[in-house]
Order: sequence, then C-alpha cells, then structure tokens
Amino acid sequence: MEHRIDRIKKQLHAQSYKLTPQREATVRVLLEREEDHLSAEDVYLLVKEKAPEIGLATVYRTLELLSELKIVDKINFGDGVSRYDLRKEGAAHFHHHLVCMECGSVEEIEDDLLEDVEKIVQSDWGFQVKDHRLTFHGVCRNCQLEAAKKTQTS
Amino acid sequence: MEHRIDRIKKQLHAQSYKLTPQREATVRVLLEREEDHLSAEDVYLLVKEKAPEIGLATVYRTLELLSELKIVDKINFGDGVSRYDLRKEGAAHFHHHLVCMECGSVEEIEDDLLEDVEKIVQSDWGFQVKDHRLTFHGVCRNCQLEAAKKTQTS
DNA sequence: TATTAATTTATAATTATTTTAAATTACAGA
DNA sequence: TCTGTAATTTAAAATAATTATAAATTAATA
Repeated sequence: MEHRIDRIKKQLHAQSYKLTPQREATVRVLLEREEDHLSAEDVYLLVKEKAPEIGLATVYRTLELLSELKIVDKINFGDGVSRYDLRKEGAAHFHHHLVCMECGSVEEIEDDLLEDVEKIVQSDWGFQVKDHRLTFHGVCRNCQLEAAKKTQTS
Repeated sequence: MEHRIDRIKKQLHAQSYKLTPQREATVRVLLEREEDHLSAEDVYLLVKEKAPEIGLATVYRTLELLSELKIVDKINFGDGVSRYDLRKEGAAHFHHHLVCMECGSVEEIEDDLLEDVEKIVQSDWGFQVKDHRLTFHGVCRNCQLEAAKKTQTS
C-alpha cells in the first residue's frame, strides 16, 4: 500500500502536482476499495472519515487528475453517475466489466480477451486503438441460480 | 422509412403505448440521422423543426421509452451526456464504436466481433450475456494521416 | 524558512435529467 | 363517427451531478 502511494506521489511530482493530504486520503480510499466501483459521492463519503474537512469539489478534482494520470479509469454503467476504478499496476489496458441486470452487481475481468478483436479493428478499419471500454450486460451466476430455484419451487 | 415507422407504431401499440405526433417526429429524426450519435438536446433541437411546440422533457421521455423497447440504445462516451443510437433492424446486439481521441469522431462497427469473447465469458465466468457495450478509444485513420503529414513537413 | 505556484475551501453556477399536476389527446369500443 | 378513458404532453419547478470562481491556504523547492 505505502509502496503504491509512493509511486503515485512520484507520478504527481513528475508533472509538478502536489500530494496534498486530501489527495492522499482519496488515493487511500481507492486502494482500500479496489474491488468496488465508487462514484465521486461514494469516494467523498469515505474520504470524509479520514479527512472530515474535505469538500466534494476537491474529490471531483482529484479524481479527474488521477484520471488524467491514468491511475484511475472513469467509467459509466448507464446510470447517470461516473464511477472511478483503480487501474491495476502495470496493466496496459482497462479491464472489462460484467454488470448484472438483475442485482446490479459488477464483476471485473482482468484477462485481455480483446487482443484479436483489436488487431482486426486496426487492420480492417485503420483505427489505432489506444484503449477500450467493454461491458457485458446480463445475468450473473448467482441470479441464474436464484432464477433456477424459483422455477423448481413454482 | 414509413415501413419502419409502422413497425415501431405496432411495437408501441403492443404495449398499449400511443404513437403521438411528438413521438413520431422524434422517431423520424432518429431515422434521418441514423449515422449520428445524438444527445437528448440534439434530438430536441432537430425535432423542434418538425414540431416546434415539443418540450425537452417529452423528448427525454420518448427516448427513455424507445430505449425500453430496444428500438434505441442509450450510450455514454465519457462526456457527461447520454447519446441515443438507433438499433439496426434485426440486430441481435448493440454495435461497437470507434471514438477518436483527436477529433472526437465516432465510427460504427456492425460486425459482431465478440462471439468468441462472449463464449469465454459464459463458460469461464458463468455469466449469461444479454448485451454488450464495446468502445475503442484511439486515433482514426484521418487523424493518423494528419499526424503523419505534420511529421513530414517539420 | 521564505517564496510561489498549486491547491483547497466555500459558495455559487451550470448542465443534464426527472418530476409534478393540470390540460390535452390517441384510439378502442359503442 | 363519437365518446370515455388511460396515456401523454406541457410548463414549470425540482433534483442530481458536476464545474467554476475568488479568496485563503499550503506543499515543496531553493
């Protein structure tokens, strides 16, 4: 954890940004909740526990900055809210998501899966791919089991 | 065109929704600008040319409704605006997008491309895929050519 | 430790979208 | 063709998400 904070500190300094306590607290929240997909508001509420004086606007600015530095990825699952997702260290590409239409859960897929597709896009469309966003909407394992149970009992 | 309007009318009636002039005007705009990725505001301005009395809220409601009926797909490219994209007739899945980070242009890909990936997601993650959203961010052919020109002259 | 550019705060403004209640209207059925 | 009714629109206000502003503060270099 401290190691990653340190690296982020260096990334900030490299572009003459400062690591303020507010920014550090925000990064810590993101590291602690790496599995989640927090909205700015979510992050704000969690950061407040560490740094009660922080303002929501600061959280927004920090998340925007971390986004520029490719430390977090901003994503939107179709509700009107942006969510912020920490990029895995050393990951070249953004990971994928499985959004359950029944229960709303979000699962992450680290595997690339798109290598072949990107090659086709490059060669057939002449489009130079820099990043991607891939989200599957469907029914997660749990909800499938639930549905199966209901069918049996009824 | 009239044929598609008729089909949409039937889809509405099947769920006891009405085809009001406002809805028809909205659908016509979407059909005429099928290649584009219009925001609600964009649609509103275009619909106003056909039906000047229409309100923005009505456009939002209509787009929401068409979304539910799977006539349009709602998508978000990362600016804070939802965009509405007419589903091709008979298309099982939502098409993909190539968003140019230089000029902001958006190109569409009709080809499925994800069949294999979806099979893997189903078998390895037990996730039942119903739909997807795939967007590539990168540099379009034009902007690559522009960049190449600049390198030559300088 | 002094300087200065970067940052935060607090507040207000903006933008996107949704809600509400009253007035209107599409359309199934007489 | 007319009518009743549920669905819809309008107009306006409310809400939610995000961004901008100016004054006060502060991190980090020299």
